[in-house]
Parts: sequence; structure tokens; C-alpha cells
Amino acid sequence: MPELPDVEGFRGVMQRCAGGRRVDGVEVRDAGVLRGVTARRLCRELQGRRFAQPWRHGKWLVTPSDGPALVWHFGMTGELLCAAPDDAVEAHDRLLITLDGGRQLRYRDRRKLQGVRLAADEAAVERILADLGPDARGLDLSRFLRLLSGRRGGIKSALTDQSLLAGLGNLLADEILWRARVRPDRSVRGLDDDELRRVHAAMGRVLRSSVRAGRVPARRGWLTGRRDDAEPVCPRCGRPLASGRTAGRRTVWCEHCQR
DNA sequence: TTGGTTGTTATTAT
DNA sequence: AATAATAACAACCA
Repeated sequence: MPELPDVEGFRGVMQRCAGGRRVDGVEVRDAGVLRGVTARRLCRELQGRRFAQPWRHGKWLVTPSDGPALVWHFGMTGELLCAAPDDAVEAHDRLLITLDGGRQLRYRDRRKLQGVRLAADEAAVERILADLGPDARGLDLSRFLRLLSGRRGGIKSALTDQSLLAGLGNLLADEILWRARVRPDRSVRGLDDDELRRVHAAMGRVLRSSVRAGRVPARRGWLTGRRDDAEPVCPRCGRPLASGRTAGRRTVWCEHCQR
């Protein structure tokens, strides 16, 4: 799941559940989600700390405290939940953080492709996020055009390159390009001004709706709502959708609508 | 059993 | 130097 909109949702969960709260207990149920920190040290460093305002960059969530910060990445299957401590713990709840005031933050992740890091200070956070481009949300047109100018290679691989701009994943990239009527395998250099503007405008609209929904919505009017159908058709023209591999990922597009 | 999956990273190739 | 392709990571589902 987690692309920019999902992580933005987790930021909200974090803020509502843990903002201003103190850590009363930490339970690591599966240390496989800890990156560069042992369960012992995580518990020791976090115990008694008070969470401050969480923030997001791309697909990363940073949750500072009056001590160290936690830096979260959700991989393909991670999520952050706010629970009551006596709610049943599920099989993939890997980390439980009990807060004062009677709530519990839970990191649930089936595949454990990413996880949680501990950053001692702001500089350590910056080091973790150092290779990311600017956040895709709120990127204005002129900055967007500047980022893409001189870029070789395909538009989809550019959009999903986190070091170029941060936050877009496979579903968002396909959705944006479908909306902009641009084929995913087009080279960036081959796109004219109008096409680039359309991609930027589609990015803005898709992100706005997706952030509101907390995910890329699988609505029937969206490509994302069709791509997993047995015989998917374009929501715009009704013709069968094409599917293949671009930038190493499954890619779905409409041969008729996207040029 | 095999293939596929919304994530990143390392390695190799172009 | 940049980009692209591939496998690996891990777990599950069809």
C-alpha cells in the first residue's frame, strides 16, 4: 500500500494517537522490522519520551520526541494503527508502543521489507533522508520542469525515482500518466511542454484526491480501480488496458488514450 | 508449485 | 555519470 498518501495518513494516525503523549512501554514482537537498532536499545531510548509533531517526506515518516526520533518506512505492506492496549494483537503486529492516556501505537507489517530506524538527533534524520528529492506533494510546475529537464530515460522511471522527487510509487505513477494521457514508456526528453504540464497537473490532482482518501483510491473511474480486474478496461474509453513492465514494475496503461 | 505483489538496495549492464 | 534491469529481502495469495 504505502505510497505518499498512505504515509500521509499514517502521519495523521501518529499525530492523533501519540502527539504530545509519553511512551509508557515498548514491546518488540518481531525484531525483523528494526533497522540498525536492537530491541533493547529501542526500548531503553524510547521509554519515558514524549512524542512531538510527526512529519513526512516522500514515503518516510519521521516522529520526533523530546529524545531521539523514530524514522519509519512502510515497505509494501506496513501500516501504523492506533489501538487500545487490550485490543487483540494480530500476527503481523511487529512493534507495540504503549502511551500514557490509554492508547497504543502499532506497527503492522506482513512482509517486513522495511521498518523502523532510530535517529539520535536531527542530523541523523537528515542522513537517513539525504538521498531523497523534494516531496512530490506541493511541487510547483516550474520546479517540476526544472527537475525533469535534462533527464534521460522514461517518464515513469523518472516519476518513481525517489532521488528525483519523493513519494510516488507504482500505482500513483500509472494513475498520473493515465490521467495525463502519456504512455509510461515515453522518454522524458520526447515530451513537449503541454505533455509535461499535463503530467504535473495530473500529479497534483491525483495526489490531492489520494491524500484525502489516505490511499490511491480504487474507484472504478480510476485506473487503480481497474488494474486488478480479470480483463481490465480503460475507465475512459472502455477499450482493454495494456499491461507490461516499465522501470522494473508492473505497468498498466491504455494504448488508445495514452500517446 | 509457480508466479506475482503498491517498497528499497546492491549489483551489473548499457 | 546516469539509467535500466535484475535479484534479493519476506510473506502471502491465487
